[in-house]
Amino acid sequence: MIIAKRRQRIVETLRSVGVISVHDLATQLGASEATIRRDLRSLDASGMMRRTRGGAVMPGALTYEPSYAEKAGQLTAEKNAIAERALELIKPGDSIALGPGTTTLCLARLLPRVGELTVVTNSLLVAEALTIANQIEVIVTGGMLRRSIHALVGPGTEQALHGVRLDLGFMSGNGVNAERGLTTPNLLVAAADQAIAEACRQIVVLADHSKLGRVTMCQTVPPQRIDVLITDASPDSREFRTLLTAGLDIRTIHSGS
Amino acid sequence: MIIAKRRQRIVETLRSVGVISVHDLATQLGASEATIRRDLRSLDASGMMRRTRGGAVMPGALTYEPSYAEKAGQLTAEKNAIAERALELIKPGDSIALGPGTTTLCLARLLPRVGELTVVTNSLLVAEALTIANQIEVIVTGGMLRRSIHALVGPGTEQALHGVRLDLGFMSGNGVNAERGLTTPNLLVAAADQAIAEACRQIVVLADHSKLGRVTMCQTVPPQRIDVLITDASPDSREFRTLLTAGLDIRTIHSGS
DNA sequence: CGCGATCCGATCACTATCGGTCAATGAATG
DNA sequence: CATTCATTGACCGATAGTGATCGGATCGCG
Repeated sequence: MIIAKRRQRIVETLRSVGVISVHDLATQLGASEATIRRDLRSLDASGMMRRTRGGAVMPGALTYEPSYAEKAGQLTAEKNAIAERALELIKPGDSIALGPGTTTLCLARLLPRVGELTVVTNSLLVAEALTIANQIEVIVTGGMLRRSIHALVGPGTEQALHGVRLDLGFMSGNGVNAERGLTTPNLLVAAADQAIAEACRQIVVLADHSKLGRVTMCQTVPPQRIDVLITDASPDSREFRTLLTAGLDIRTIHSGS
Repeated sequence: MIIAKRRQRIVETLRSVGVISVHDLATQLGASEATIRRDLRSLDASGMMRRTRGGAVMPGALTYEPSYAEKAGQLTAEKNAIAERALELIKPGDSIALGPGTTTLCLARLLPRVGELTVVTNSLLVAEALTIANQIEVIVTGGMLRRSIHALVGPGTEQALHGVRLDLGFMSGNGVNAERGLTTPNLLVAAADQAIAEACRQIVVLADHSKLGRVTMCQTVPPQRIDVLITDASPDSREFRTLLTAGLDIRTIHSGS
């Protein structure tokens, strides 16, 4: 058995079953476990699969993919604090939009406190979170499901938002900087975010410190359209001051507005 | 059993049943409870699920709302069997519609087996369940969130379905009888169901025995438009024969078509 | 409020797995 | 034919995962 062939078989097997152990592979391919380990190490390094103790997994198959969940678990305290701060901007009776993202999801979970509200969202998780809030009218835009962010994008989303007018929009993204505003790496997601932004009179951007100063491919909201930026970054940080001098209304989780 | 595989199985199990105890998992996976606890702690930390005393729950799944969860817990085996039967009607490449309901949700969980598919749905739970199926293009209709069934209804839903044409529609309801067809007690839900039915070339109704013969307020699909009815009711029952003489193509979970 | 039952986290001994090293094999090359 | 080099499998110390056990926390019940 030639080396390339064996590795190809490993990838094929992994693709079909999602996860496999070193022992099984060794038996199945008639090689020693040491060899399989070497193969797996190499394949892992080249990004063909992910190595785990005792075997390997194929990310993206039916297996559990920690990507989104991991992100959701990170900086939870900060995100909650940002959401608390955002909540102060919302009055009973408002109609608001919530974009996709873990921080907006945190905010959604706090919304029942406000009372009567109308919420428009393209995030399945936000909608699901608001299922328990009887006083909130929830409207979901249609669209194609984008798995990585559990949200709806595409022409359906934009059409659903066309002609709608809301008081406040709460959005997140992958980066905020003074020059480009809010940016996101994906075109479809960006288009959906833009549609949300257009439907809202005022726009509030929620961004933890890891996003401040970062720039990714597509602009979703230009800096001059960001009415309020809520973040947990330190007011002393360079990015913070750059944004401040750009004229943004920044609010932190620490002190008053 | 390697770690990755065990944890994957835990997540899969949890995704399909919503709640599970440490003891059950240990028995089912042949591991000690200590190991399962460690797994759950890790999965909880990464946000894959939420840990509870004695077990774990899947957030965003049916577990939150007791009323819906209760319904979902009932007749699970029967509903799964009905879903398996329905799966036989689907070919790779088909475009299908899935209405709200616990039985259609069961079907959604089986769809990854088929391969490439386009699925249109107004059920948040169906959409969420299909998040893991990479080969399936999922399109969600927009609309107002109806909490009790975790689905979207209203003008937005109808508009999104207008002009769409699909191969197969899988629908459920609160009652099926020979005279009135598929019926549901709520006007908004009925309108959404009608819109789905109109968009589909063929309609398959999934109904467990508790729904057979029942009639509720609004008709969603007239009997002559029901192409296939899949049920777990006994072919000897009165309702079954009434429907049969009405000319419906009925398939049961027990025998061949 | 007290009680028994259950569940949890921490600890510890045991085992499986891992990475590294090294010798053996075999193909390619001069 | 001798040499070189890549690959392989075996061995070994290090380490991570496992299961049993125990004290303490929590829950449900009367």
